[in-house]
Amino acid sequence: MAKNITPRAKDYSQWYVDIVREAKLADYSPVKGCMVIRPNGYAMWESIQRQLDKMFKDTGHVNAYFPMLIPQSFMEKEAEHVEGFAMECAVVTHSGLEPDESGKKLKPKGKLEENYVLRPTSETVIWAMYKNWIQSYRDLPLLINQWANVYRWEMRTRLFLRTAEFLWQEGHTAHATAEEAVEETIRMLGVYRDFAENYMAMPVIPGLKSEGQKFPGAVNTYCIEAMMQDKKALQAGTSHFLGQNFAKAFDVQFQTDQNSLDYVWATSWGVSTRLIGAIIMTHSDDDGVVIPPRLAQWPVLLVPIARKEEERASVMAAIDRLTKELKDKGIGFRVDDRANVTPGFKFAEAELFGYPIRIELGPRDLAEGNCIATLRHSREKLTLPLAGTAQEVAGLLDRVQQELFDRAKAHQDANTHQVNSYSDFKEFIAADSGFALVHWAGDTADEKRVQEETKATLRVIPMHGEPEDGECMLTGKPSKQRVVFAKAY
RNA sequence: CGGGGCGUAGCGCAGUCCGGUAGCGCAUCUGCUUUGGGAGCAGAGGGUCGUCGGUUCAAAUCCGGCCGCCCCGACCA
Repeated sequence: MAKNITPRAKDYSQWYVDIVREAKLADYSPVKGCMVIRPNGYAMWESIQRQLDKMFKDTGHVNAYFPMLIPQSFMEKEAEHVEGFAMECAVVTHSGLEPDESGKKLKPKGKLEENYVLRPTSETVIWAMYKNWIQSYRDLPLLINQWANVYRWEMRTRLFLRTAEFLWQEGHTAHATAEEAVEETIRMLGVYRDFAENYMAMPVIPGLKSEGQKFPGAVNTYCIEAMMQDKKALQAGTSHFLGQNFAKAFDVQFQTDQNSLDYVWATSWGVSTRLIGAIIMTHSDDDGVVIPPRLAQWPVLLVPIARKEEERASVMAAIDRLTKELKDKGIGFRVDDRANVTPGFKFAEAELFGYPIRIELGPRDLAEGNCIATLRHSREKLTLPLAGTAQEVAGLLDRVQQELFDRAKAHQDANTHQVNSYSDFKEFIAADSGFALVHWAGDTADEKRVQEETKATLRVIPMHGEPEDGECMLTGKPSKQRVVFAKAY
């Protein structure tokens, strides 16, 4: 139905690219691998930021900003960290430009004393600063977040899901004890889960990453893992317990309340503009984007319909009454009163852009004292009395939010299955059947083998999984709990 | 880095095999009529055909080099 959008069933990744382009969420930039986030996409990021920032503040964090340029030597200080990020670093080597031999083009001028890398993540700069800021247990905990851009020079990019530059937030906290740091790590994972499920309407599986999948430099990494419509997994957020690794690398010690000296315990956690990709791939359909009401810039789109001038005046008067009611209830809306496009076009565009509820109001409705509300996610059309419409709409928005979650949860549940042998597993993954719950006791090399043989990876060791004795599907070693394997983005 | 595809008007494409005045749809602009699921009619503007070179009377088209982008895979938030 929608123009220029490849149906999901035909080619899921082409559909994704089409949706992003057609809904004007993002555009390719002159720089390979980078994207321009257009207003429709950026509005989603602003909604995400607004809500998460509140949740971070509510859990005691404050915002700060650290520079994008990191001395190359900083990257060398933590062994695993270097290894993990070295290949993805963009390196700044010169300052200034000057004309080249031809006089028509430019070349870099002064070679820098020391190279800088564009931050792939900020642990190193931040811990270099924390060294100065932390002396005593009285300086702890230190709970700082930053909203920033980061650069990771990837071989292959996908709009929102993986780009050379992306926007994110990174929390970096310092604690006096391991227990406290672990508690923080898990608390922030909980914040992410709350946000994913209650705002993005996206069910997630919280849990632990395997040794092979954890963040470079972490003791362990927690994550929330979601299932997209094509049954592939998407890591939607991570929270790391960094132990004393960075404190040792940057020599950050503090005096304890026992007057001894100890290294500081650390966490870091982040979510990125990838969440926009997650929303698209969780809820959207062949006609456009579907945005959960709680993250929609404008949950309601009003479309006045009028043929003649005299109709127009009375319709607009009714629209004005309605918008005032919506405003009083704090419901965001936009009125599409463009005269040069037809209602049909507006309807199609509203679906493309993902307004959760569209309200049309014309002379016919006015005569009957009604308006027509259409829910984006289900296409359900409702006739609402003009008296008390806003109240009704508020309830509908809650309902939509809930239905989106339920629908996504049903999809996740329907495509999550227990698999007990490696041969069944291979078959399951080859058939793209979703999340496989398997017993696992393998090591990193075993994981690598599974990945090579099936393309599936260990996504998450669920925190709330049922304890169950079993045997590892690959090694036969005893296992106490099932883990999730799946193909992933 | 491998595999595939593409580069022609703002966007999507045809034209290339078989060389001969650069086309179509959408969008844009003007006018009139329209408005309840992507409006109609009439008119108008807009292109160094990615780039460099070769063949030819003549190149979007044939030949060669180069550049860029997208999709798929390996790597990864």
